[in-house]
Amino acid sequence: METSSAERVFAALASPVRREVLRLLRDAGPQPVNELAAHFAMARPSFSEHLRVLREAGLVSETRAGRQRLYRLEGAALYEVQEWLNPFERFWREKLTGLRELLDSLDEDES
Amino acid sequence: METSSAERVFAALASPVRREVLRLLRDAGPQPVNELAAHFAMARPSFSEHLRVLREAGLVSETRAGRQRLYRLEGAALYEVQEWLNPFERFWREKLTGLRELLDSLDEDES
DNA sequence: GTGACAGGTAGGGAATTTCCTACCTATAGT
DNA sequence: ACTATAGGTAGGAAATTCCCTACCTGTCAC
Repeated sequence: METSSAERVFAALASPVRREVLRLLRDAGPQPVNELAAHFAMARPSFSEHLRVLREAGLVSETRAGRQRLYRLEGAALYEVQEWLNPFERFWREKLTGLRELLDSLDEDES
Repeated sequence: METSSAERVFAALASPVRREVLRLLRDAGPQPVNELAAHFAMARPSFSEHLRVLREAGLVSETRAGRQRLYRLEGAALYEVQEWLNPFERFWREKLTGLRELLDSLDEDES
């Protein structure tokens, strides 16, 4: 189903190639495979495999248009990462603002 | 070339075991290896390996205390994930309000 | 139809991951 | 010093990943 398990999403994001594909789709919008693949020095079948992983994670979707297939970024799957990350937020906030501000925020801004 | 920091972080997060370790450290605070390992049905050396991956990604740090080693969550590394994720935020916002925006744009097209 | 193009699938090999058992190191308590 | 405990390292098997070449499918143009 399209209920992309967080498991597959995190596994998909482990590859720099696949993260770069997501960035390209984010910055340049939906594109056919050819255009995406031009940025990578690997054989097309290898690239196809990366697209499959991204698709099965729900991170991208494909739309057939003639003999091209447009790939587009699907934000919902990335939102799962954001949701996983949210409960950790206070830990980098501690790091970035230091212990004193942490103690302050615990007094007034605990959420 | 040495593996970049974000690269190791994403690779570390690909394992459900390692994500669970981070959750445990987040919810129960710094703990010795024994206490963490109790939650996983695997041999200790295997678990040690997971800790090594987390350590090399900068996601946890260890403090020696007697013959125990306290592992603690390091938020700074997770912040790298948040920074990577931030530019994608508008894509899941679009998704969450997608239906309304779709209907709105259809109205504009037909007017 | 034939040919060219877009992009996928099949199968395989090298590298990596993940788990294991066996062994080593360091510290605490006696 | 001796023993038990905490936790790591060494080395290896099985599974997975990532890339390759070769081939197949579907669409467009002629």
